[in-house]
Parts: sequence; structure tokens; C-alpha cells
Amino acid sequence: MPELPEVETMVRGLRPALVDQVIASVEVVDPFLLQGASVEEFERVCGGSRAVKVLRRGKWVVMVLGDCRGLIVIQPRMTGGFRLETPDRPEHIRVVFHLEQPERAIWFCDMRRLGKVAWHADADKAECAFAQSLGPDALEIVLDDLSARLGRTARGIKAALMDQKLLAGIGNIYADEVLFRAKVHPERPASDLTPADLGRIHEAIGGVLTEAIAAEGSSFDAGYRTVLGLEGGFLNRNAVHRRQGKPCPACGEPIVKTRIAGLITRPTYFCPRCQSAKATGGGRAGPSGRRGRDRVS
DNA sequence: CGGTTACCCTGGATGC
DNA sequence: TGCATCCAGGGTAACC
Repeated sequence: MPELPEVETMVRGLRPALVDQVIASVEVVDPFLLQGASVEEFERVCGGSRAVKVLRRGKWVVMVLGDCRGLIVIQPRMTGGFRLETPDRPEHIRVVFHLEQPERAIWFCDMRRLGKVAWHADADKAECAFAQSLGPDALEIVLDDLSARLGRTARGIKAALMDQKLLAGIGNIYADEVLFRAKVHPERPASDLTPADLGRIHEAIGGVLTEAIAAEGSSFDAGYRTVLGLEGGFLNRNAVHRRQGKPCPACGEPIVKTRIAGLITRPTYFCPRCQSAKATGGGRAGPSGRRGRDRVS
């Protein structure tokens, strides 16, 4: 479920509650999610440790423990998320972090149990593993780097944007929204994109993700919530994702839901008029060709 | 190697 | 009403 904006919102919500606090004890309710350590080892090492930092790496949450106690890495995947303790207990609690100072706890919940909770003894080694398995963060990548990386693959642009090794943080919702805003068809081969296309995609990535973080992410059904149990507001202003049959906000054409090569298990939503399968702008838009987007064919 | 598919898991929605 | 089927924000092993 959570993509970059949701995970960033989780991390921002966790920091005030967790950073510089002592984790009195950790309780692994569901060992199924645990990786890299036994329940006993995990509970022993983390119990009594101090959380020094809480970071986001792509769609992963990293808790850095003090006194060289390593780090905890949590992947929410589809339905994972954190909640600060409240009188009402949420369902599907998988790991509990009991805090010492204010008598409080942080719950990690995950309905579908696809999430992962891992402990790494060597923080530096773990950071190197991140560097290998994740590309540059989608919020930080510069245009030249993005263009070079996309230029190296003939895969469809949407599949490429969702490849965490190419670019970290973008998932199904925001890939759809980015490509709509950039007016690029999701199946356009990444290596065929023009400099103008790439410029719009780069700008759309920053714009969409920044707005989504400001809205605290996207919620629907019983899915993602903030650490306070609140819904994110971005899906009130999304253009295409989960809007099949509804009018495109730009041209009124009904939004299409489909499945595309390389992503057959995930739905893709787009506007067939705004996101033409051909190169946009009615011709190749070179560095000198600054023609704006034409609205009609 | 690059690209694609099957599969992990659960609960809610949909269909017969 | 009851039961079967489909579906979902992600990632990775295994395959061609």
C-alpha cells in the first residue's frame, strides 16, 4: 500500500514519539513478519535500546538504534502501517514497541502480513545493502540522472518508474498520477521519451509527491492511515487513479482502467486523450522546440 | 542479462 | 443467505 508519500508521512509521525526515546521492550506478536533475527534475539537486542533516528529509504522505514545496536528495517508493503497507542486497539497488530518515558506504545499493524520487520546488527552494512537494492530517491533525483536511467531501458515508462532499483519510492498510485500530469502514455518505451517528455515527468514526480506528502498520503477502504489513525487526503484530488469511467479533469474524456505489459497484476488508469500513445506535442520537441502542449489533435 | 510471471497473505466486494 | 471468485497500494524468486 504505502508509497513514498505514505511512508514519509509515517516517518514524520513516528519521529516526535520515538526519537531519543528508550524502547523499553519490543513484543513480536506475529513472528511471521520477522526476518534476520529470531524472536528472542530481536526482543532482547531492541529492548532497552534508544531510537536515535527514524529514516525513510524508498518505501522502507528505518529505525536507527543507539549504542551500536544496529537498525530495525520495516517494509509496510501493501497493508502495513504504524499507530501510536490509543485506547481503542486496532486490529492486526504484529509488533509492539513499548516506550519507557511517556507510558506509550507504537504498534505496527499489517492486515495482509506481507510486510517485513528485520533487524540488522551492522548499520553500515545495511546502508550499503540499501544503496544496492534501491535507486536514487524519487524526491531527490535530478533530471539528468533520471533521463540517463530511463534512457537505458526499453520497458514501458510506468513499469520503469515503479522499478525501485531505477528510482525509489514510486508505486502504482503515483506512477499513474505522475504520467497523467506529464501527459505521457504509460506504455511508452522509456528509451523513446523526448527531452521534453522527460522534463515534464521529472517535474511531475516532484510536484505529485510533494502535494501528496502535504496531504499526508492516499487513503481508501480500510487501508493506509497516519500514525494517528487519520486518512490521507490526496485521493480527493487525484486525477486518474481509481477513477475509471469518470471524466478526465483536463479534457473530460472518460478515464480508462487497463492492464499493461510488465504490470499485469496491477491496474493502470490513464486518460486516452491527454496521454496519447504517440510522442506528445505533435512532433519531436527538441531543446529548441518550445511548443507548448496543444489541447486538441 | 533484461524482462515477465507466479506467488506470498487476508479481508472486503462482487457475482451467481 | 451462502459460497466462489476476484481484487488490492509491494516485492522477490524463478523463469524464459
